[in-house]
Amino acid sequence: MATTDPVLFAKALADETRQKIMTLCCCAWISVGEIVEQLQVTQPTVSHHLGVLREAGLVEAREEGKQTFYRLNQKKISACCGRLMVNFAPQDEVTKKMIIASE
Amino acid sequence: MATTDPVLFAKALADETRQKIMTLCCCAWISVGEIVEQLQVTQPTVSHHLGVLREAGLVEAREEGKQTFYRLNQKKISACCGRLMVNFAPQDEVTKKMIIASE
DNA sequence: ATATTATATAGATAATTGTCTATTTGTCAA
DNA sequence: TTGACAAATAGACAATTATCTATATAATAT
Repeated sequence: MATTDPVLFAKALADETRQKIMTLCCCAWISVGEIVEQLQVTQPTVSHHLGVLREAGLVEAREEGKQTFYRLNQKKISACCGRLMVNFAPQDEVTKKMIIASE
Repeated sequence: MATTDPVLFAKALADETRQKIMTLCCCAWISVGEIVEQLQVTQPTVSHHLGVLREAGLVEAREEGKQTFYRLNQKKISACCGRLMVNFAPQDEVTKKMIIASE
């Protein structure tokens, strides 16, 4: 799993609306319209945030007719978090165990 | 280990200069002056970034005479990354093993 | 064909933020 | 006490970004 650049990854996560969207599409495919329904922002704003998440490789998109469904790329997120731990918490016990777990 | 709010954590990481500073103070105490020497930014800029990292609880500070030394809080970073994994990659195998490792 | 629906894109605007210079605060040495 | 040094703070400015409205694009239904 190629990890996203750590700065790009952090930037993608650095917004409350975006993290809400991530929660909504964490474990299931969800359409843009369904995301809009659950948040207090307009459809173009949701599309913008999905674009940011897509650029960072954190979501996958699937088109179906008029709709586009998005789903969080959990493997990528796990890999990026792992890299942050290796970079910035290398001596931490949890990090060491995570490294072993991911080998 | 109380984790920082995930959005605040991501914002703290969402800057290249800040990640460079984090690398410099990852495994050792380092003074503000030493950080300035190694980066292409002014001393107030470094102080500003250290303030952001301090607000997020990602660095510890120790004053010694005229100087202030900073060190990355690896446990906190590991805990915040772990929380991101639980939030956004709950079904990933590495996440599951990390949860077990941190219990 | 035309209307309707879903999403993306363009462009504007306001808020946030990264950086700088100037200054203040605090510590140590002469 | 005065001067030098280290770091923090204040304030200005420019770049980035989050949001909106308006519009374009694409698919489906009538």
